[in-house]
Amino acid sequence: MVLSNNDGCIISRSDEAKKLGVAMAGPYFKAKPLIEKYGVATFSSNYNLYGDLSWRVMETLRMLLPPGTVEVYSVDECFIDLSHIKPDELQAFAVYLKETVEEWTGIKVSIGVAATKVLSKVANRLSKKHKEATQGVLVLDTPGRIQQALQKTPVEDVWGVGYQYAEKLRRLNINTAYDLSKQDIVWANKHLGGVTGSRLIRELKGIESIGMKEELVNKKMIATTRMFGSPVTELQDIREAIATYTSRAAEKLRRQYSAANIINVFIVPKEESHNTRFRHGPSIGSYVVLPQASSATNELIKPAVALVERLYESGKIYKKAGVMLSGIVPDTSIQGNLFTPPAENKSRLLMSMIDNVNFAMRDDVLKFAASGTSRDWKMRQELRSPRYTTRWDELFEIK
DNA sequence: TCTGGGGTCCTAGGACCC
DNA sequence: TCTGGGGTCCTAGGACCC
Repeated sequence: MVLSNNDGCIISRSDEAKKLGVAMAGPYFKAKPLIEKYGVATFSSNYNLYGDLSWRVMETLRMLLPPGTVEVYSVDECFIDLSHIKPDELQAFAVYLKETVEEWTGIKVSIGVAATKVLSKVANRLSKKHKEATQGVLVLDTPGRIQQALQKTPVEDVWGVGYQYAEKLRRLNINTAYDLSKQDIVWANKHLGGVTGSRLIRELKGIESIGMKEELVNKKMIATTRMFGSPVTELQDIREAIATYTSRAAEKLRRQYSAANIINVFIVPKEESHNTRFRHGPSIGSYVVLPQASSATNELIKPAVALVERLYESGKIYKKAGVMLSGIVPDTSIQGNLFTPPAENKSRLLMSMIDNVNFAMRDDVLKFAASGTSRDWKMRQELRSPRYTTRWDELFEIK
């Protein structure tokens, strides 16, 4: 089982853990008795390791497919455009992809093939659920197979149907993906949030409405937010946390050669009364519009820290804070530097040096003093597995 | 007594995803 | 005692324009 940041929630379970009844996205501490009783192996999340293995899998697929046909959707999922494969060869080709990925990376994948993204997600879910019967590959290529698959899919398991819509659909006696696919577009426009809902219905009917996305589209918003490892009361600690998160967000910004116009800072006080159902307390936030778009950490830290000083109230206990950058534009300072005197390029040069050193040496070797050194507020990560594939000193050992 | 119509742009917030 | 983080897209409604 894998835990979320701060060892808070359960975010991934093996089949065995599922069978024991460990709840998805449930709090770790509640499942602890069960976990200890059955000796379930539990790990803090390890983004270095997952990121590297994810890259290996995606790179394998990119090597096996024409350029531009692999859309990475998340760390463990991608969409592949298979329009270059003849319909009667889809099954064999999907099996070939699956076997090659497994052979080259050791990672098992499941594959669903269909006419639209939503239907391929339906297929993928069933291929994973019935591994023995499908061998991890399911192609929905006839009306009969599609109908059967839709009938076996509860409506809340359809991609794009979340908690709210599921409740509503159940009330309307729409219980399976098949029931939903029978609704018309006008109905979807009215009951399922307009454009999004009608797209979903069309996709279920096999009409492509959610296209493949270009890879490497720049982010429109960049956020770094964290729970504190333990509650924080001191302004100094919160300032350091905000400076650290700003540095991280600015790094992400520079990685896509962008600059931000707007910086948003928020802090979340601990909830007074803990009622039956968990929820965050309201977050206290504010933003500033910068006089000029920037990607320089020092230029972003200053307004961010000023903001949090305004938001902070002494005597309150805080459990989370975050920084969000938006109003994102291409970083013109990169182009402009040809014509500006070296002095004005100083912070840009400084930033790329810091990025290079931190990339080579890891773990924030170079950072701004505002980020502090003690980091009492740092998140918990007590059960992290070694970063086998990205750190020499954590290499897998065989005795 | 009677007070239009048709736009644009922006923001907040809701819904969803993994 | 202890409940994640980082995104996207869309809509409603307010402010403003002529």
